[in-house]
Amino acid sequence: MPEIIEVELYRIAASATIGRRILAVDAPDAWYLKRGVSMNALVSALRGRVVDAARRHGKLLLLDLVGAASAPGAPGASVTAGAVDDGDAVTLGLRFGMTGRLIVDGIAPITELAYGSSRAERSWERFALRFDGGGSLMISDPRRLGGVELDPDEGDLGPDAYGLTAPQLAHALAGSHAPLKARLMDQTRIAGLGNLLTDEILWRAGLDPARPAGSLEGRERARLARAVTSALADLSARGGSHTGDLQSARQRGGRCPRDGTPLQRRTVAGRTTYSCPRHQR
DNA sequence: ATTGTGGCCTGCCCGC
DNA sequence: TGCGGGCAGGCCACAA
Repeated sequence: MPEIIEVELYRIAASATIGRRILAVDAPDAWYLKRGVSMNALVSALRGRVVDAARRHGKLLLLDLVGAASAPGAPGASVTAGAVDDGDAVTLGLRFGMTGRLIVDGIAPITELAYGSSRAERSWERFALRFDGGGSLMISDPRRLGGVELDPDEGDLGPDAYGLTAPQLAHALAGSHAPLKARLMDQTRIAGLGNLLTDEILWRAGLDPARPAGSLEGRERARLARAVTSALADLSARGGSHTGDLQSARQRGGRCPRDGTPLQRRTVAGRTTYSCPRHQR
């Protein structure tokens, strides 16, 4: 599924659209538009603008759009509050849920997606930008778990998992009685970690996912910080969050790749969790 | 405030 | 061979 690693690849792909002007917006699925944005409002807010930047915060992909939006088409169109848009920059937020794929100019940066399908069905196309001079940026999402929103509140997100510092990690865990895994996946505390990455990180760190987050000692926090860094670096280099050392054993009957112990399968933080009862304490 | 739970979405896989 | 139930997890609303 798209976790921070995949969304970073999406960001790189999306950066190819920088400088292009939006000619048309396809939003065939109203359910895919979040935070109460109507199709009409979204289209008129985006059309005519130019992509200025492609950013990422955690699993949220952000497109900064500048330039005047298209003038309200029909005479008498209701734009009572619309004057705010004119000339102001807007930011388009794209979320991919578990099965969302980004396709830029017809090319998907990620072809194989854990739990997703690699097929291309027209009916799965939930949102697209068509650019002046050709080319497009499109989201294909079979399960409709992703979504699009205008001017997302980035303040709701914790520090990005890439480049997370030890003090930031310590702050994210301090004083919490929630399971360690829940805290790591809480996007308001740390942005970007999903289920697979979190299992991999805790396995590398040798920490029980169910441990109260605030119970870690200094050495354990240091180990966890190193595991976050190493897991992100290794799995990014390998090309995805599904390439972890634990991944092949992450199934019923799987054994710990480190010590051969049968892995424990349980629900922690509401998610299916695999861990080694021997070396994760 | 913090933590936990259930539901949403739907393709796919397993067992009968 | 077809069918139905369970499963996957990011995110959100809501409960305790």
